Amino acid sequence: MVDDVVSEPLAPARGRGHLGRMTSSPAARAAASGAQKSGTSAPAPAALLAWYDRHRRRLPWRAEPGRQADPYHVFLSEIMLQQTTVKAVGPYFTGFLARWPTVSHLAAAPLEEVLSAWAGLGYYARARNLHACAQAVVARHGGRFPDDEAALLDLPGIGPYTAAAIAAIAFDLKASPVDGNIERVVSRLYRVAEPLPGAKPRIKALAAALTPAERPGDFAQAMMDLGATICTPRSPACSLCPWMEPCDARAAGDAALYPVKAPKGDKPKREGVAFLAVRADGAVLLRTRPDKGLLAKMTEVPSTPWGPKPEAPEGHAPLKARWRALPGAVEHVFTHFALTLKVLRADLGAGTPAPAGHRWVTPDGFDAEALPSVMRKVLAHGGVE
DNA sequence: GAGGCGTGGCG
DNA sequence: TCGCCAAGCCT
Repeated sequence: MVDDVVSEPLAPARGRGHLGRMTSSPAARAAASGAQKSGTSAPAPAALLAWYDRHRRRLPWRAEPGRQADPYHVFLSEIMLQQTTVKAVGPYFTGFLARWPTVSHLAAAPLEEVLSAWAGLGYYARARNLHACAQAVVARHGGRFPDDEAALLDLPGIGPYTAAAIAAIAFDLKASPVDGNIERVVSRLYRVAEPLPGAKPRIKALAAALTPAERPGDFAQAMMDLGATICTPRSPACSLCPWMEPCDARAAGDAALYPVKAPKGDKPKREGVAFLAVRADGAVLLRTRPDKGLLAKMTEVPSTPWGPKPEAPEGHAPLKARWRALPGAVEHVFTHFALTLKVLRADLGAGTPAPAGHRWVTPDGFDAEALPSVMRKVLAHGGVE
């Protein structure tokens, strides 16, 4: 029973929590409303599936209606879509599939090629795990993805969400993936007052209770499409929603307040100095970052360490040269800090050798490098590329 | 379990 | 302009 996982007392809530009273915090308001299932009925999977049959998005990794999706396509797209928009993933998905048409092809590829193909998409641990996962699928399962949620969960880079998504979408098993879309849909349906991330277990249980035995894969994708196109974060189009009737937040008129989230702290700033060495033939001095940590194994322009305070560049330059400060700086925001990078440039003779651990790369070789966006910015700032 | 881990777009 | 956000995972 769905109500088993909802702790708030049952109370009528129509007319309460109206947008007219917006003086308290979302958390306080949501808690004060204290109501559950003020919608007029239980959310029916059939209503959502009927909506999905008419309004489903056509996406490169999706099978035609009524057809089975290729597990490798589902896997590849799900990894790429982690914390990443559909639009950004599109060309990467197409490119990967063209270059590595099966999981066995991907497993056989050198990691460096996978990293350079992934460059620009972000969260590079995903690319390393993607590669490791492909190799594990070949080694453990003979090159076929297991049609079993627990076995999928055991693979590198596949967590609870992705295991459930592949099980449901590729194999039509009764599994309930919960991503940000589904968290939002469910938290509004039931007007979940507890803030994230604490509310995750409850939302997960609610989502599982909603999942039908028939067409669980379409149901999961329908939930995501609903969250992406109707039940959006800012201004949800409730009047177009197939679940308008049973939705508690719609009844209360405060859907945009959900999901409630715990307040987050300020983002710290870091600064550093990058050394852009340019040889007379146009080659730039690059190196590979360490195996672990931020941007692991990716290509970088040499720089001082990035710290809270600007560090003196002396002693960090990769080679002895006449370094000149370029005007301005490169700004880049990572997940957990904002970076300001000043750039020093030096122009060197064509025969200058690369110091140990470094290499000269001409601009026509940049595409073969695993250059993250922040480093592309540095190169562009220095007039290279 | 809280924090590390990218990037680009949008209101 | 800038904080928020997008199909999370790992440690």
